Amino acid sequence: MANASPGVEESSQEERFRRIWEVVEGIPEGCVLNYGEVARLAGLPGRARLVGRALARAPRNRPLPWHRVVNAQGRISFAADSVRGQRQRRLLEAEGVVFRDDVIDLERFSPEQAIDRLLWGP
DNA sequence: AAGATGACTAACT
DNA sequence: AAGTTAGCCATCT
Repeated sequence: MANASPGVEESSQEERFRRIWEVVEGIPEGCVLNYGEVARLAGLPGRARLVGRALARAPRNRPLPWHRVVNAQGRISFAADSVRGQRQRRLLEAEGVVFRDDVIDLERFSPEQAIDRLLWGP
């Protein structure tokens, strides 16, 4: 058969992108995740850059909450004065995400915390 | 075709 | 606190 390395499941790039998109789709409204975390949840630890790439290449017809992905410092990875940066911030603030000096409290706005709120109340 | 680039990050100065 | 380095690796020049 064609597989040169039996037993080793080598995921295609399309597969990796698809897994990344699925994770991003699962980020609840009002929450954020950083690139590295999305990568880990997609089974791709250490490949944060791939997440940015996957988002940039997401199909037009697949609406993704791309704005809910920020960097590990809790900052938007676009320049604050750029069109994209401002759009991302506006989208996040519209769902209740709070910035303090351009920084989001990743702990506070994590999906994990959202679950806790559902279980235990605010 | 080799080198630069980047929606990244953790670990170092 | 802020800048550098090494790892990441598909894409773009």
